[in-house]
Amino acid sequence: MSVNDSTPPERGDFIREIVTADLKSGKHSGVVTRFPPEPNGYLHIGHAKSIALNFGIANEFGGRCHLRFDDTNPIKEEQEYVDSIQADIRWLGFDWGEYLYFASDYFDQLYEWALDLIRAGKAYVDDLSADEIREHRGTFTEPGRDSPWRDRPAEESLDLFERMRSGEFPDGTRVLRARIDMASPNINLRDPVLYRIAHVAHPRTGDAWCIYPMYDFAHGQSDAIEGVTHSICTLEFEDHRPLYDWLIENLPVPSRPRQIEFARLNFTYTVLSKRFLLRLVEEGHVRGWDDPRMPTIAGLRRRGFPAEGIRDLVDMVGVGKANSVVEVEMLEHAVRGVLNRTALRRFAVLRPLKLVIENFPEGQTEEMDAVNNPEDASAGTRKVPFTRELWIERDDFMEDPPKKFFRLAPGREVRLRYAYFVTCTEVVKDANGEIVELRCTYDSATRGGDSPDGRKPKATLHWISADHAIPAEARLYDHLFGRPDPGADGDLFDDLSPDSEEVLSGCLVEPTLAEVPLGETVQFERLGYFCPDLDSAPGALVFNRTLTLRDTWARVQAQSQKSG
RNA sequence: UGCGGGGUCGUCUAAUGGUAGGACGCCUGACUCUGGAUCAGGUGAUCGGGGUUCGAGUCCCUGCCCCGCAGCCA
Repeated sequence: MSVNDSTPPERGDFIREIVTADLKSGKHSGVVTRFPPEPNGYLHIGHAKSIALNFGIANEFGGRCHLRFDDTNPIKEEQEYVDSIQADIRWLGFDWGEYLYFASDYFDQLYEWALDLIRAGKAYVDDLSADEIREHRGTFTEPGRDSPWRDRPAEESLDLFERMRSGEFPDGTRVLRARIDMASPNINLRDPVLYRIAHVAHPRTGDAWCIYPMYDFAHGQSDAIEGVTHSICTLEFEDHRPLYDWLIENLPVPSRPRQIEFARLNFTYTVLSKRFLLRLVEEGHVRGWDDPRMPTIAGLRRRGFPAEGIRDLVDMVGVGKANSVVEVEMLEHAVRGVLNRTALRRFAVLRPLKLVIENFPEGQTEEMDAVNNPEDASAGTRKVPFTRELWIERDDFMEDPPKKFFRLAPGREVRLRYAYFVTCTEVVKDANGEIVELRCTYDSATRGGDSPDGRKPKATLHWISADHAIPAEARLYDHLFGRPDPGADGDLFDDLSPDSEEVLSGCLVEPTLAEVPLGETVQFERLGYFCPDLDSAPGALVFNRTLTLRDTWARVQAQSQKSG
């Protein structure tokens, strides 16, 4: 495991307490966990919690964590997902080493065990249709009824099951069911289906099988085969635990794993549902599984979120059994924490406004020293060219500023970061009254950004030399949904935010920004964190906004708008 | 309605019968060549009702609310 080689915690969440107790009591001499994704979609931030938990626990206790694909339903599963899942886990910083498995690796063994169950009178082939089985299952308040085929001789079931396997029957005509208790208050124990017929090629086993085990018949046995000690899953499987245990007890499995359930991770302004995410992709609401607005690991990566921030978030929210919705701000806080420490600072102007320094010599270029990362001296400095004509941010000027606006305004002096103090002397407008240019003067005594007389402007602005600016596109991202609880009173699609992506062309960035490698996130000073997008190319730069900086001014504005 | 879970600041979480703590958010202030970062302070919670106990978020009884389960999905 590559992340955090640490010692077992004194006291952790309830799962780590169980593991600690099992080790102390001698029930287990080592820890084996597993992360068991179904390859029917991309991994999302919710999976990150399970991944960090399983790999984290194995790591802390000196055990191992298997990656096992739960590929028992070829109708929904694809190789593309097998590949993306592995890439995403690695990117998150975890490593399963040699322990890569597939539930389909165990199809032969599972089939043998099914035969054992039939011989022991604990399973039978049922000829009922899916509808009939549903009818016989009963309801929450009424017990189920036995299938007429429940008591057929084991030899007959054996024969039928073998013929199911050999492809003799069409899909849906027969199933193998466990014989447990049709009157059980736990519906999962009312003779659950163990095998179904599906004449579908499997991504790994091809045409070898036309019957496939259900989740319940595959999962626990796979755990047992691999020697998994603690099988950690989410709350909705709590009802399945009695069945999990029943199968372990009634089959000659080589070990006895224990299932432990925890509450999955959810966020405000977010939906983590594979089938919904699939629809977003298929219906073209987003740019793909890795759209920067998607809560998928691939999306967060493309958005510029560092893996470390995601791991930090998981540590922050903890592990429990109470359903919870974490405010997405906590994720953003974790990400900003990492980025603030690591991201290089750069200048970029998203909405340019021309600024001309009338008393600065034409044709002259000065090289200004700019700090790459004030949080990390080892990141060094760089030179940024300064000339008579500059671009500044439109938002940094107001002709008629309100009281709390500290930036540039007519007659006001501000600092151009790492350069000079400038004072606005004139506002140039076009025929429509639109501001097209600012005329300024500069104080040559303030070179580098400090005044010998101790003057302190209230604002410091970023800027780009017009002679050196490089054009770029910026894609500004915001929450995919316009409300914290999408779908709470209606269709999820109605809550999709029209402002989740804003594309800005005509942005101008400093020369060094032409060379940011894919996968690196930098800070555009005073604006936010940005990273080059997949679509970026030399001469056609595209940057994704990862997150804005915390913006006190925006808050002040919002407040005055509300009160005023 | 049967079964299985769960209810602690706005949100997430800790306290394992002994001062209800932390994180995020929010609000103040300090500092600042990013209205960033950082630092300091503040706001703010045990679902209700009974009981046991010197002492209850924790144990007991009772009520209420929330989530999951009736796929040949996982």
